Amino acid sequence: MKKLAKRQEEIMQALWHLQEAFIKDVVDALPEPKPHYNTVATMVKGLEEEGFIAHRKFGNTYQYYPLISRESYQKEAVDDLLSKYFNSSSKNLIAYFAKEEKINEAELEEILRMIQNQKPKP
Amino acid sequence: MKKLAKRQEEIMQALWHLQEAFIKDVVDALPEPKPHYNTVATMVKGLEEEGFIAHRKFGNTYQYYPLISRESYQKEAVDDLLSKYFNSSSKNLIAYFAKEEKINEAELEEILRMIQNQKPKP
DNA sequence: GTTTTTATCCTAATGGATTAGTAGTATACT
DNA sequence: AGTATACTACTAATCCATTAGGATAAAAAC
Repeated sequence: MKKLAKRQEEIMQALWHLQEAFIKDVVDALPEPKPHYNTVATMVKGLEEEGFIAHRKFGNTYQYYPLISRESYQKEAVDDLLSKYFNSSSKNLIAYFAKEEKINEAELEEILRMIQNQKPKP
Repeated sequence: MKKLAKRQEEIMQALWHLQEAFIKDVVDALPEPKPHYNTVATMVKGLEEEGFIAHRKFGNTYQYYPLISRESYQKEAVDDLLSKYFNSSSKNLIAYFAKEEKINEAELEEILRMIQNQKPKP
């Protein structure tokens, strides 16, 4: 999957959140300073050409919706980070969290319990 | 800290790995297809202007070295990912690993033990 | 000491993302 | 109907990263 450019990703985030939206809604969802309506329209059309989104016609206006899920793009982003900075090892990243104290014992135990609960499904 | 562009990051990765390097070494360290020597020289100079690296003079040639550490940039990258896709919560990311089975019980327990060992330091 | 090699410096060309203007068309309003 | 409004289509301008050429100078090779 092609990597999204910065502004493109911003627009996709808006669309993932809104699920479906007219250009106007996307503009509203973007942070200040909001780009021009036509700027967004151009980028949205580009995203459609690249296969990230599609549209439905409502009268004379288009409603856009994502074709690729936030989750699948999220996966790309995680894999990219892991490969660049953690030797492609999720364990290394978690160890980093531990070292930086971004996670504590209680939280880890909680997740451990989560794994143990989802395991028995034969 | 300003975010590195794609090629810039590639060059920084090479420099972090080499610790210090002449342009030639950087070119060698880059994956095929290697960019032109002068291309790399231009980018390296740009990185220097932006404060990411500096150089020492060796006779008539420059040896470059990183000013910002891999670790500090790594931190930015992690924070960026967390804020975009995990609601700025490291716990959410770890839970994602668990769900995607990118981490298992044994590994988590190992890290848990790591935390427990580093804790007692009064 | 002349030629060849290896550097840097400066600068222009390319390419892609982003921005936004103008034009055209359909609907809404009065 | 006639004017205002809201949207898409098309396209030009800008910005920034990237690429690499040509000029020049120092050092190495012969």
